[in-house]
Amino acid sequence: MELSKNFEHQASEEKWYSYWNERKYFNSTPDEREPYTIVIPPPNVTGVLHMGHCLNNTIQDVLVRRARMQGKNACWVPGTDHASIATEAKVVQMLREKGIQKASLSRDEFLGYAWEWKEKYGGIILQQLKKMGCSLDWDRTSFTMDPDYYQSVINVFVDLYNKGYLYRGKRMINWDVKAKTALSDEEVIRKETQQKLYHLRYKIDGLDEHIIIATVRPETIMGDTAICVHPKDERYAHLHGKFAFVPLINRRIPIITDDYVTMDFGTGALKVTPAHDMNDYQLGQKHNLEVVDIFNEDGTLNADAQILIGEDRFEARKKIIPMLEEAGSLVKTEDYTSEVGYSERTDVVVEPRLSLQWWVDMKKIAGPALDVVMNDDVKFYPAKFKNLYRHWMENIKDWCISRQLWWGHRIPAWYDAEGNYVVAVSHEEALKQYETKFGKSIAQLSQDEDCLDTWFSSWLWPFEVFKGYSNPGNADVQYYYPTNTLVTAPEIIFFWVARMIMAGMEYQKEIPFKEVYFTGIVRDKQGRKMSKSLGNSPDLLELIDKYGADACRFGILISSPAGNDLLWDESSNEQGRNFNNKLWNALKLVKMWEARTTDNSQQTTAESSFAVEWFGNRLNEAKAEIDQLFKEFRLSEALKTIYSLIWDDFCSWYLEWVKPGFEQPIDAEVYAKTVAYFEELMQLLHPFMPFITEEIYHALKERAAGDDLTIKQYAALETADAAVLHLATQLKEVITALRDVRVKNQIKSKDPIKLSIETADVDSYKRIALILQKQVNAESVDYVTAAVAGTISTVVQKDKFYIATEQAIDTSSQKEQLLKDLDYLKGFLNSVEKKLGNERFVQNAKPEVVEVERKKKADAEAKIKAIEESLASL
RNA sequence: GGAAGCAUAGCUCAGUUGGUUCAGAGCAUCUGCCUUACAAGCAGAGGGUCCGCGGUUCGAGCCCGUGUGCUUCCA
Repeated sequence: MELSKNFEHQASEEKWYSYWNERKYFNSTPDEREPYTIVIPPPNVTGVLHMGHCLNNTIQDVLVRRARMQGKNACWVPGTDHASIATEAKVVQMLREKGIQKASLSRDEFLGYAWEWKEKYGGIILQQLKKMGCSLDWDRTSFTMDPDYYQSVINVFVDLYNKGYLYRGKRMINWDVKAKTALSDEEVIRKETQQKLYHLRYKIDGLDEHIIIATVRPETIMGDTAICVHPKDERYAHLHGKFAFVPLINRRIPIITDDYVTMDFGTGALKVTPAHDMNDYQLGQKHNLEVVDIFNEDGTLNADAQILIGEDRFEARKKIIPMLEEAGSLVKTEDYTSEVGYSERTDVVVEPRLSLQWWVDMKKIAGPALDVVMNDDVKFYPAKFKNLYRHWMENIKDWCISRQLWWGHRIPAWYDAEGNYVVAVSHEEALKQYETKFGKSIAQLSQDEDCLDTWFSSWLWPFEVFKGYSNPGNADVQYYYPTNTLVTAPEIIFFWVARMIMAGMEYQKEIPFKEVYFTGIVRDKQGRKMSKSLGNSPDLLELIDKYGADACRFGILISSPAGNDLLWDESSNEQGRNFNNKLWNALKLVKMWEARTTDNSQQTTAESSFAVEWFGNRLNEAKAEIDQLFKEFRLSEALKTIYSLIWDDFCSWYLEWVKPGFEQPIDAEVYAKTVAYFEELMQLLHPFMPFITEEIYHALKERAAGDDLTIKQYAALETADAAVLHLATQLKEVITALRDVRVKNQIKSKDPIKLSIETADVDSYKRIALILQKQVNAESVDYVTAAVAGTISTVVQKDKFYIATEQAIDTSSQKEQLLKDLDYLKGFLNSVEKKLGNERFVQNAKPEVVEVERKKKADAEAKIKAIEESLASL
């Protein structure tokens, strides 16, 4: 087979992904093996792949592929969530393009369009995951609005209501005036915003005096129901208990005191608008203030405002300033910057608003979810996130689950004309309950118009993808649940992790996953979070096209330290592509030897036997390291270890050591070993870079049907021979030192040298001499017991090397180097001797530590002796 | 205003109960090489007051205190 110059990733990716899929390698059904399960954190159905997904899903694929190769029954469940707000926004936009107003449609008509949109455009992201090589069980693809799933969400709502965990309450919420929906705190983005601080004068009742307040929202003064000052503020002490008049509308409001007020901010006097500010609302509750709501749900002013009725809130702000000025109420205006909340979805300024919503009483359900994390039943990687989790759980706030949207799970609450309600899974059931509850029958109840927060469905994900709630105790859920690992971003810790644990404990009486691995956040080179609005997020599909999926997977993982944010740069993909190239060239080299194997090449056997012995041991050593790194979720380090094992140990050392001379044959056994090592390396690398490794695996040898790397099982770990590893390290050190001598003395690599070695351990050198000779291009190697005159000398560890060459010798550079080494060693020896001379050290330190120091001393002395002798012979 | 995290080479980061030659890796840089697998490469090299200060200890990059700087989360 003729190999192409470079690895051709496009063709390979298409070929292997469909090959694996056709053979159902990614599909899982329960059997007697140990399961390894990951449920994908369901991406938004409107989503497209970005770098965050790339990181997150590469990690999941690495874990799943490795588990599959370790003999576990690996199952990775794909799917999407319905993303109420985002999807509804997309559908509304699509309708607008068609010239259709959402308001002109019935709920059913709208949902018809929404499903049409979902079928056509939704879930693109799942197709994109295939491009990345993700080994998901596609037969298990789930969606949070699948019929069974939908019903489960409704049933859970009814169940929680019946348990008394839900309530309906008027509460201050974040209101999106554009989407006309409530937002959770997490959906509000705070941004530094340039504003103006207006100082306004309020007339005091019964005194010829004013009080001046400072506000950034002058359009809300019509909702003012008090002015608040600090009780210890001397400036206002005489006004306690008095009343003031709101400018323009002359409402009479009390002046109250509360130490909530910051005395040195603004004027120290705060206008209190309970209907339109979170803190004011709490203040209002505490002081029993009237609540005057002056806004409609779209952010325009209503009749209670008395003036500027029908104006938008920001228009009203512009218009009220001249009115206040004219009334003599505006004292001054100053620039002011503060954080303002914006809707994550529509980017409009969030309006605090009082609204009747459904809530989950989190204190009733959260308890067990804190314990299982704190006692490590659910292990967090990195563990530092336990703190964050505990803090949030201990200060948990109730969860507003209503959304004023149509796309989603419609709240199963049913109302009569007076607003009496029952909660039931169906209209029919609701009518029955109504009769029982209110003692009268009714023909018609109307269902709540709102739907549920998307998270209220995705918190069931870890078990409901196996129908663990809709079909309790079925074979799948028994086998796969609890799942093994959840891989997610730390910003999701409250949305998913905490609530999934709560739902798991509530409905399966078991944790949903044993481990949670938090990835970092992908940032650009300048440390900015990647986002659509900044435009600093690269198009992943283009990157895959350009560099290949393997290179992209490599690029994102190599720059991803465990649990820390990563500054991603396209150059890391280049490193991945270069690595592909390296692998491909190694393949080309090995394939070149294939036709030239021979059974009786004594030369290559003798030369290569140490190389073959060493690499087998090196492989065992590395496998143990990699195993440990995986246990600690240090995937980036594991990849680095494999990268260096392949590039440095295999390509730079091993292949060079066993490489036959130009057009020379290679021993068949050495060749077979080399292919076997190459295979093992591909197997180690496969979870990270599945395509090229499968390609090379098949290119190395003809394979029987079903002999594919994706499902090839890892061999058991074997221990490495430390003595062999040590000798190889010594060999590498000597080769490097001698090459350095060549560079420093400008001896061309083509020019042969004669090498003499002065060592106490000739036997060891005899094992590696042939390799050494080849690697430093020495025409002869011999062993001496004294300095050889007229040579260049160098010292490695305790051994001395004499290099004879045709060339004239300039001893100055080697002298310089030897003196430098000597200087360092003497300093080192000095510090060791000082330590050993310190009685307290010898008494207090552990005996083995003292012993190590003694050995250091002896080693240093031996080296110093060798260098001094070398210097003397110059 | 409350809380947490981070600070090690030009850049991004490792450094696992304080003790092997501990001051490391990758990338970048410099020097020399088109050596029949690979210039997307090979060989070699240079580069750091481990943020400042103080403490604990025989011994601190690591532990404690403090200052400074940066980041994030929550008000």
